Amino acid sequence: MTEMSSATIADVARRAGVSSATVSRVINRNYPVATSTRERVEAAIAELGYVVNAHARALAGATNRTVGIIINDVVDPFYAYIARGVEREATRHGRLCMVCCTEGSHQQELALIDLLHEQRADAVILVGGAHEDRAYAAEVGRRARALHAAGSTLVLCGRPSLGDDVPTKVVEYDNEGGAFAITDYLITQGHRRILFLGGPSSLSTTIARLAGHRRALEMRGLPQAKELVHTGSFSRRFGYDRIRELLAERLDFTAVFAANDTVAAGVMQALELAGVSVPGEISVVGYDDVPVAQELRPQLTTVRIPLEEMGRQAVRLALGVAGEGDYLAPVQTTTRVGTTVVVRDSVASAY
Amino acid sequence: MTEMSSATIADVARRAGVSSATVSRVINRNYPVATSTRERVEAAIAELGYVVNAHARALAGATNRTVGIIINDVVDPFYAYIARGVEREATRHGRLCMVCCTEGSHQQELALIDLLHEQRADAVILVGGAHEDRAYAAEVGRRARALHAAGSTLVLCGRPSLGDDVPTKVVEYDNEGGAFAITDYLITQGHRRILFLGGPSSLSTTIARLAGHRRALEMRGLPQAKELVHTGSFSRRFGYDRIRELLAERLDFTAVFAANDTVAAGVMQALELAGVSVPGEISVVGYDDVPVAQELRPQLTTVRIPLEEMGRQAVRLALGVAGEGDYLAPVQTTTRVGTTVVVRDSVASAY
DNA sequence: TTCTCCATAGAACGCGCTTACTATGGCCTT
DNA sequence: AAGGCCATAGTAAGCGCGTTCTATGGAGAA
Repeated sequence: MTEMSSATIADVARRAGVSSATVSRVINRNYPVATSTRERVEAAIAELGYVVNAHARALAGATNRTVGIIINDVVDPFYAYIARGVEREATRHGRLCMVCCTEGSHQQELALIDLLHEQRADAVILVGGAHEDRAYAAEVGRRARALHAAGSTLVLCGRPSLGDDVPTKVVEYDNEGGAFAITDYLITQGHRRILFLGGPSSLSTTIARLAGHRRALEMRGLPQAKELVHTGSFSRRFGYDRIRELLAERLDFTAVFAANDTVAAGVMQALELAGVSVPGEISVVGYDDVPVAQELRPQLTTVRIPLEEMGRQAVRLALGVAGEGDYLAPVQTTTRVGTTVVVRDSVASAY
Repeated sequence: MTEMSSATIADVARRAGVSSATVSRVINRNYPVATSTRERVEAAIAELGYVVNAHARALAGATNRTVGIIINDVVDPFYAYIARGVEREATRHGRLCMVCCTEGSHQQELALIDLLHEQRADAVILVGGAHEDRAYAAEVGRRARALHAAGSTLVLCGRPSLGDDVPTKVVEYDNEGGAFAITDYLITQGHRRILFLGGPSSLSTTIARLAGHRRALEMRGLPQAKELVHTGSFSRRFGYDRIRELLAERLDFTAVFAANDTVAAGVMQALELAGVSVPGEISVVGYDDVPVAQELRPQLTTVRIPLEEMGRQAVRLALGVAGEGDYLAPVQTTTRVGTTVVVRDSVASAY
């Protein structure tokens, strides 16, 4: 009774008394079909509950209309906002979006690139900073080439290029500049001993933020104290624990530059628990401007990254199309979005 | 020079000096192949950078190994956690996950179900409450049948069943029970005038939460004051604005039951601004237990929903497989997960 | 030695759709 | 009135892979 296999284009054709080619034309509207015929076909489609088979369609040549995005974790707002940008822009261009998570595993990441390649995605977007690792970079490069050879594109979103000989497109944001700016802001508020806290030390993101931080210090002629730099992870837990330790050690500092907002949240919680007032005694700044920055009390001064826009740019770049307000779409392989300091309530003058 | 079309199985076969059938067997390991032959084939695959074509594979019969999930917004933690569960469980079963967002549009939602059907997803998971709307429900039902006829499954996650004659599977959570429990908790703390705030009035989620709230009131013999129920939306803005209005009107209440944590965040902000102490003067509770609940000060007492687990259940149900610790996997069509009250610091005794 | 039986490998078909290329009327030109 | 042209519709060749059925050679059995 129940037909487990759905109707095919041939079934529709038979029912409408036409050839399968005609049905295809009715569906794709890419060839003239008499109105009466069209109506007959449409009726047959409705009666049979026919739904095109995207695989057969993709096989037969029409592009697959799919983009893939690979992130660490959907729940992390940093990635979620980028994913939203990708999803929206993909939809805007009639593409479906496949979201995959690596949970931070390189192995998984490489496997996912392959999987997306198998699916013949129009583009695969790799999001987030990369760890320094020659072998790993080589693997990514190999896949970028494979994708390229197949007519697809690997887009690096928020991580540095793999070199000019690797066919990728890149969406960058000004990591170093943002860190420079917010550090400078802290310095102009009179802070001299600024603690840099968090971020895996081998991650490109951390490296860039730390570089910007150091450049600001240097420019203002401030010393780069080793004991004031504590890389680690991007977790709240890290911020919380490390601050507690440092407080116990009675380390001298008047401000904390947390490597991201999540770490800053941990920092603020530890400070609150220790009875240290923010920004009265200690000033705190973060990076990313994810929602938690506005939930914290005091609200967090941080660096804003146009995350959603980065996601959108990534698919535009990959698809080679123009944005909504863009005048023209030069075929570019890299774009860079700016970062801005958002001043809120977590910094006070040190004077 | 550059080959824009990737290598096919035939290319590999030619290069390895075997037939395409043999290559297929090497790849799928489902048929004996002599070691020497296998090595030759594997070498050819590596040299050519060959990647299977998932479409051809799907067309040729092997299942597509893909599940789709339709949510409102990736950035909203409520959905993000469910999506994470779906993504993880799908990966665990070798499936790729396609995430689509509706931005709250019914139209878009229906279109996405169709799109996922076209992709021949093993399952389509529809997440979040549904608005009462006969025509819309009928449309969803039609698609559920189409999917079913094609051997796929529509899973309703966090919304009521469409009736026994519609072939869907359902993952519920105890919306009514959680609302009942937290209202009762408020009552046992001495609160008599509890404001119910937020949630679209025609949404199944709101309806269930309000029902649980009312049942608790009734059970304790408390009056159901009309002026204490203000449905609206699930936004922070709504919570903020409405509380400000109500405060201005000098409405009498000692506790607020926000329809979700986001609304509660708005409520707390408005209260803070008005100089009303929480929980000293007014107690506040929310629903969902998303991360913001722990960022608020005081930390929010709320109802916890095992969101990620719901996502996992949804794919298990759809795929008809057992969970990690499950003894057996009876072929069921509906599961229900419980909700629990999480007591934190936003409620004080009214005495 | 001859026949049988595995272990392998190949040939070929079909999955459902797109798309040249081909075929067929009817209507317009001259 | 005859030749053409245009609007439609049909035919059929793949797209890349899995799979069934068939073929082949060598080892073991008798």
